[in-house]
Amino acid sequence: MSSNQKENLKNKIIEHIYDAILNNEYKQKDQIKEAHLAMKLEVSRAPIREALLELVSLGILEQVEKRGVFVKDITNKDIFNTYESKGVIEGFLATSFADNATQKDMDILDEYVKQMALKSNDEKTVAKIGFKFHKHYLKYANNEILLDDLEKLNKKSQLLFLRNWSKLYTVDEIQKRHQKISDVLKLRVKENIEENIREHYVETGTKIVLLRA
Amino acid sequence: MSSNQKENLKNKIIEHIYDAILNNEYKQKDQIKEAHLAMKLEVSRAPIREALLELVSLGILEQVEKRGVFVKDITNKDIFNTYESKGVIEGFLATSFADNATQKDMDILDEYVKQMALKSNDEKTVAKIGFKFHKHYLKYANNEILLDDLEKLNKKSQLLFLRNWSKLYTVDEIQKRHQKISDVLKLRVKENIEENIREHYVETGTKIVLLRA
DNA sequence: GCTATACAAATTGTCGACAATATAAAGGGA
DNA sequence: TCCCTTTATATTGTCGACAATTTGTATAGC
Repeated sequence: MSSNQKENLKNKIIEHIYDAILNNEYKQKDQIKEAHLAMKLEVSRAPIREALLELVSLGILEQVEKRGVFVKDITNKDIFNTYESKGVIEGFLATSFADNATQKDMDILDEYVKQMALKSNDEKTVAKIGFKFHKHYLKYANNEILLDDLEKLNKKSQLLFLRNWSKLYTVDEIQKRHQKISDVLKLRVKENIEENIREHYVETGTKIVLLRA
Repeated sequence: MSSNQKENLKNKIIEHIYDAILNNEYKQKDQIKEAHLAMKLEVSRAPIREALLELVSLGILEQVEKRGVFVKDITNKDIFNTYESKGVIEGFLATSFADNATQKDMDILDEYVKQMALKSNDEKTVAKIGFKFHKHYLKYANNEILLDDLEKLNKKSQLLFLRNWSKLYTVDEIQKRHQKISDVLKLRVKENIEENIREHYVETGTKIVLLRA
């Protein structure tokens, strides 16, 4: 994993903050103080500031002018909106699959769905397969802007997802959910594809919100 | 206009670069050199770097690690994708109007359409009314993430739009295009609203691409 | 004349320090 | 005791300088 980390401080710092949030070292609404972090990581404040700005633009942190950068307070609405957004963007991008997919593409998707059901899988493995699955039906997507937005949403939703992940779905449910997408992709009806993927994500967003209650 | 500019250097610098690109002082693929700009604006490189990073995240500039920041080379595909993205996101957000709009909301939209047709209007006035029109049917949109993405796309497309603007549509065409949206909004059928707004933007994107050829 | 290597110049990346501003603490009057 | 003002402290914003890296130029070898 550490191999593809780019050899500059900013990216290392971004990774550090990202992990720290995941590990609850920073809580919501906590201020991330530049000087403190700089001392801890033994770097100057310059690369810290750049890392913070990038995470602000990702929507993970929040900047208040002249006051500081804070860990974003994630509301239920945020969570729902994040998944709704993923559904809208990925739903649209996935329609390109209908025009371009080969039989082999279809087979690969089913193969992934099968792999998800293996009893020997642990959670992380299933997550990885799921990631590949989604990525595969986006292979013909031709809009880098939306692909980029989707990438940002993925990073963001990971922070939400990885916490509640194990409680969300059973292996069986996961498989069914993805089989459904695979099936609708095979029919190559764009409207249905888009609707289905939106539902797929809205369902997850709703469920995470309920889990928090 | 200069009143609501926030009183920090970063935002002023962002405005400056934005304008400079609009006025063709920077051409595509030009490198923006920090030291040079710092000298010209009589500030240090620190706020320059922050401004550049923000414009990179907006997709207006492009960063190459250890080499510099460049004015993004805008291809026809970029233009089309930008407008396609606007259509997808705004199209979805607009569907909330179907659920919540009052009769007065509908009237306001029609009023804007009427105003667009006034012979006394110059280009900028029509553009402003158009902006208000779109904003009004987004008033019930409830997804800040997508609204934020849309905002970024607007900033980006302005750079494309303002150049070719006068050649794009006649006043009559503009009015008809927006009347069509207003009409479909009145029917409150979400699928039609979404489809219509997507077409609205794809049409413009396609047209700008053709104008460049 | 062409390519490869070594050197010089320019540019970004990082640093530590100072300035401006906002938050917290202390003091003083009612 | 409470509220307002003043002072002190902490934090972000900005600066100029140095380090690391890349790009451009000149030179040597063939």
